[in-house]
Amino acid sequence: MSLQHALLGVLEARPMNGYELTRFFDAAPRWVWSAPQSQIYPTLRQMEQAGLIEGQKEIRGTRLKRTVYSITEHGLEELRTWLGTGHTPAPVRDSFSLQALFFDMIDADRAASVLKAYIAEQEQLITEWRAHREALLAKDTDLLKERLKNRPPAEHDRIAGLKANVFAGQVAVAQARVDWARESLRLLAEGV
Amino acid sequence: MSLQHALLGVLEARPMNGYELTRFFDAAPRWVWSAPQSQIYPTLRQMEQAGLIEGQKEIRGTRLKRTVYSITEHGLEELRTWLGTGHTPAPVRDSFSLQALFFDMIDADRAASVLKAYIAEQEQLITEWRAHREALLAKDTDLLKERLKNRPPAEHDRIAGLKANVFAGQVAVAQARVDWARESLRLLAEGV
DNA sequence: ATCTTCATGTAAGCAGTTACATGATTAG
DNA sequence: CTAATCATGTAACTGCTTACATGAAGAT
Repeated sequence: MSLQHALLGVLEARPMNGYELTRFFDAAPRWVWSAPQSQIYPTLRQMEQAGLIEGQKEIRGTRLKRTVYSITEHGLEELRTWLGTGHTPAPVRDSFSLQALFFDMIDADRAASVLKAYIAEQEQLITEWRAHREALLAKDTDLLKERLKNRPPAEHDRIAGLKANVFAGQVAVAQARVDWARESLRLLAEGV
Repeated sequence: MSLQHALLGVLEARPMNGYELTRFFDAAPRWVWSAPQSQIYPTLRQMEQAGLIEGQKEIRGTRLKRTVYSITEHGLEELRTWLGTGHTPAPVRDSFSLQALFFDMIDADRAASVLKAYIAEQEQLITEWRAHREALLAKDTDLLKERLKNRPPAEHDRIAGLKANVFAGQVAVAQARVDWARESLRLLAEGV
């Protein structure tokens, strides 16, 4: 269900076609939700059928060039309802922690190299999210600029602050993971 | 793929039947991986076909009573290989952060109530994981006791320490989420 | 000319969810 | 005698992954 709400949230900023949305959800500087191209196009058609979004077909000559989707009143309503509802938590399914749970079964140095790769990966995420947070605070992202056009200027700081705060949270969680992984490296080393 | 490795990791401690495994993966005091009953039985049969585990059928009279699965040499090998390998990180897909990203679209008090529910939920997890960590440190969980029977006593402290540490990590991450959520509540309130 | 970017699609398959179904054994 | 626990199964469906496929437009 969440991909639909993610798409609604993005389209609330401005209308986009499938290609733009694909780049956004597939992008290397990671967001909070990702989705492959093959999932986005069918989902957009589903959402149009459900009346959540509306597709504007652009024709060039005789051929379809692209379909630009915009959020409908119904879509906005659905998004706001979803945002205001507490949802049942996703079941715990943490494949890295699962791996770490059985590190006692392998050599300490092999476990250490897995942990180091994990640290590198989390630090990469931290870098990307931190940059995104800064950009949001400076109101310097494409999407936020578009979004603020439909909002009273008095609220701009608050909106940017709230969104930046989400990425501060992502950074904090990833940092907790890195700290834990470093502590684990120490534990593994002393046990040898 | 991870469910199979989770099952292998559990069965390495001692042989179990589908029902026991179901209770373990479905259990309220949450672990690091969960799975419903309907997924466990077919997966066990798949794994037996692949030679990762071996089912011992217990017959009572003419009827099948239960099938107790134990890990095979091949299963142990597969588990160790998986444990020693760095796996490509799962795509970022955080439905709560997605929700929080658009809190500016709804009333601050509705957003606050969603955050409060999130805090309660994370604190519940913290309680469960903290208890599990303590139990592991005290070598006082059913599974750990079984597992240690096949390990040299000199390593018992180290093994328990490593496993407990994983749950310390879960707690730390959940705590980071709670701290972030509390900070967000403050941000929402001051913006009004 | 050829390579990249723009733009959209399909199809097979796996993992996980929800729900239904059956029957034996054990405890109160 | 009845309810809870033990024990195993299936079937439909949704969400996501991997991979293949096509073609126009713009850049070098």
